[in-house]
Amino acid sequence: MSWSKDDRDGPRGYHHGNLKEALLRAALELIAEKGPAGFTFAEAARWAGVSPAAPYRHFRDRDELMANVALRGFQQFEVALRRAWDGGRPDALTALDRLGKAYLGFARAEPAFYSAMFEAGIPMSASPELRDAGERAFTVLRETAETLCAQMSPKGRPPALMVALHLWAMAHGVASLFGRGDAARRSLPMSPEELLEANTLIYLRGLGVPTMPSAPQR
Amino acid sequence: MSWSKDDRDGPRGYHHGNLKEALLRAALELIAEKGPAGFTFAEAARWAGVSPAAPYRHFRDRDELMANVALRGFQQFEVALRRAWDGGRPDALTALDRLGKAYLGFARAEPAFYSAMFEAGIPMSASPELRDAGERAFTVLRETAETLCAQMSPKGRPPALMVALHLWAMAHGVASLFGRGDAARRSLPMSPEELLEANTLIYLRGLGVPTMPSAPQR
DNA sequence: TGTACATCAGTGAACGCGCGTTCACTGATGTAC
DNA sequence: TGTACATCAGTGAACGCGCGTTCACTGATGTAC
Repeated sequence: MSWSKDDRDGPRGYHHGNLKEALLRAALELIAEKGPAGFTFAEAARWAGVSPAAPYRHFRDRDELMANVALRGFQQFEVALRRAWDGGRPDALTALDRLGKAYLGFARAEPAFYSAMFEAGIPMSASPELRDAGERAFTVLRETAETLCAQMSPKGRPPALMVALHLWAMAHGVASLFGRGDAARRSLPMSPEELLEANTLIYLRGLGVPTMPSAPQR
Repeated sequence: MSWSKDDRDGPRGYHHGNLKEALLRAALELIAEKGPAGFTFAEAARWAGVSPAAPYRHFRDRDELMANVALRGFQQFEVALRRAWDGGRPDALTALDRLGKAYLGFARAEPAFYSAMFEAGIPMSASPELRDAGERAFTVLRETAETLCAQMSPKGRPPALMVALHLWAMAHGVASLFGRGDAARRSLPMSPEELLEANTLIYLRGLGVPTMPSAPQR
């Protein structure tokens, strides 16, 4: 991770120096442009300024490249979610709102990562690293759910795992139906962020989590 | 719609007789097998037992075929949802549960339709018929939401449109993360149906819709 | 410090393949009279 | 009822293209001594 030279200064000399990274970046670029299907091994090589045979030094095939993109995606996703959640500070509700916005923000800002992670049909079993990275990202949601559940009265408290899955499904549902940058995005009378926030709040109220942290309103 | 001969008895004679339908069915088959990207115009022709030039008599290109698949999908989707909802009989909650199961059932039984409708990147603006069919399917959710909202106390009643979008996002989220038949499906400690049912019930409780129709439990 | 050598990363030419698309054509169907 | 003709749906051969993959190769890098 200590590349003294700028990754960007192209293939100087015979050896590229950082072709693997360049190919991953090329894939991201191409996926973002034309969807997860619209990118080829040869095109990635061309984009990186390298012969079509060169990628085989780093990836067995297209799928392995794709799985690597997904892996990176989950790693960045985890960082983004964890930063947004920030240990639930200053309170769980505020942090949860940030988390939701971070989720949608990631899907919108990194459509290539998002589709490689969730839509390209790459099985999580493709590699242990991939599975692990996926688990780690989900762990943020799980911790969130645990914090929320801890605020509920012990009787009738639902399993935190289920709550985490619900949060995930709601966020993914909104992101994938309305939060994408591509042409297939549905139009909405409100922003995806507002829609998800409302959905989450109503859900929390249903759980019995207090949703009015400061001003007593009733 | 009155084909006296069986659609299945292949291309007899020079004229196929029902090539358009056969191509749509071929597309469905191939999409279900290899994902929305993994099907080609030529392959559909081959599957239908016809020369590679024949499809051009019926579809301008691959995208037009795909949009047609999505159109059929929305039409069948609407029928399935409407039948499940059944006017909210015998009560809204029972009907809503049926609706959720029908949603997941459709996504699982018709992965090809589902991905053409929601994941193939076909813009709803591709044709007025497509947009219309999509609207009609969503209308079922909207009517459902209106029925539910009517059961709430008038003060603080949320817009039915928003509730409909929430129901959609939850169902789509669960379906697309956990309810698919392909290799990328995530494993779960419960069935997608149970997960969605719980999610919906908690959400309704948050809305203030009474979720205990028969036995008084409090 | 210099030299020999092993290893590695990328070359470039070549291949077979299937795709999308076109074209002039032809067999079948329907209709006017 | 029969005939001529227009229309339609599918043919099959051809094309150029880009892809995935292989191969013997070569230039660069690192290391042993």
